[in-house]
Amino acid sequence: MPELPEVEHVARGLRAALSGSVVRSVTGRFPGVLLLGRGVRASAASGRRVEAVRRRGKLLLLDLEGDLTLSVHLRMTGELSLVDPRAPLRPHTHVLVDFEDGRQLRFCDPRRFGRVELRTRSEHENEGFAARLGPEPFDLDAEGLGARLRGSRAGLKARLLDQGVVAGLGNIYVDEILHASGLHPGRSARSLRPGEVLRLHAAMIRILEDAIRAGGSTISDYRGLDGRAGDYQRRHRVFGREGLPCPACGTAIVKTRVAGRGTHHCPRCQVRPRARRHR
DNA sequence: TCTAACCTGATC
DNA sequence: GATCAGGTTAGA
Repeated sequence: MPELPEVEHVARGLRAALSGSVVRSVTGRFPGVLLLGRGVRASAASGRRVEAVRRRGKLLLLDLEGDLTLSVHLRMTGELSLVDPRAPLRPHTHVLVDFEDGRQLRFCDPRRFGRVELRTRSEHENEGFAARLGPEPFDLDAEGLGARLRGSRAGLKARLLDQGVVAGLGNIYVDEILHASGLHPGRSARSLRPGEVLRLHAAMIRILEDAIRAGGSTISDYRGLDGRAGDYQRRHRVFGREGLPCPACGTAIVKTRVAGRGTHHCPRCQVRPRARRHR
């Protein structure tokens, strides 16, 4: 479930709680959920201090001293909690990180799509998923966003969901951003006029910032480190609101399938322009 | 560029 | 029993 705002919220909680803590052990409890880099054993993390907690797109990164990075991708149903190790284990808890001070970080994920990876910093940054990520939304200006959207003939929503175009957007926030900017999810990404790109960029920044401030959106599974739900779902204007009135114009929100994903839009605020004839 | 697949659980 | 789900990717 979690997209940029939810991962950012978890990262801030971890940063406050774990900076300077020393790892005692990393334990995988189900094969394939904890992945190790070339020549890296789980025991390599033991005794290493947490130097930094970062977020990159939807990836959560714990930099450990001595050139190791522990990365967490929550995918759809992954969840982290920081608890007393004596607390009862919830079902589907697949990775444990014990700290010298006695606390335990737990990765729980019923669907097992999520991953925890322990790699050298350079392997993490230069290979695999992290290496293919596009820029952070907050590092892009409108012109940069427009240029990246033009890179293929894919539809606008598909392009925004592509983590190589811009990192961190997912199904919820793309629907919300497109509604706020009055753009139809299925129109061609390369057809945007400069004014439309400006609106899109402004909506992206504003909505992500507001959602971070609200602690993210909880649809069903997402919880912060402390187990608390997010609050931004109460401010969704289209996502999960099929058949309900558009807050801007009152027209019923429509749900369709775009880019293979359930997609919500307002048929009045987000009109697909007639394709312009190419000359 | 699209679909199916990876998984479990919730809901219809 | 069938369908759907906040993500990503290997294949057609």
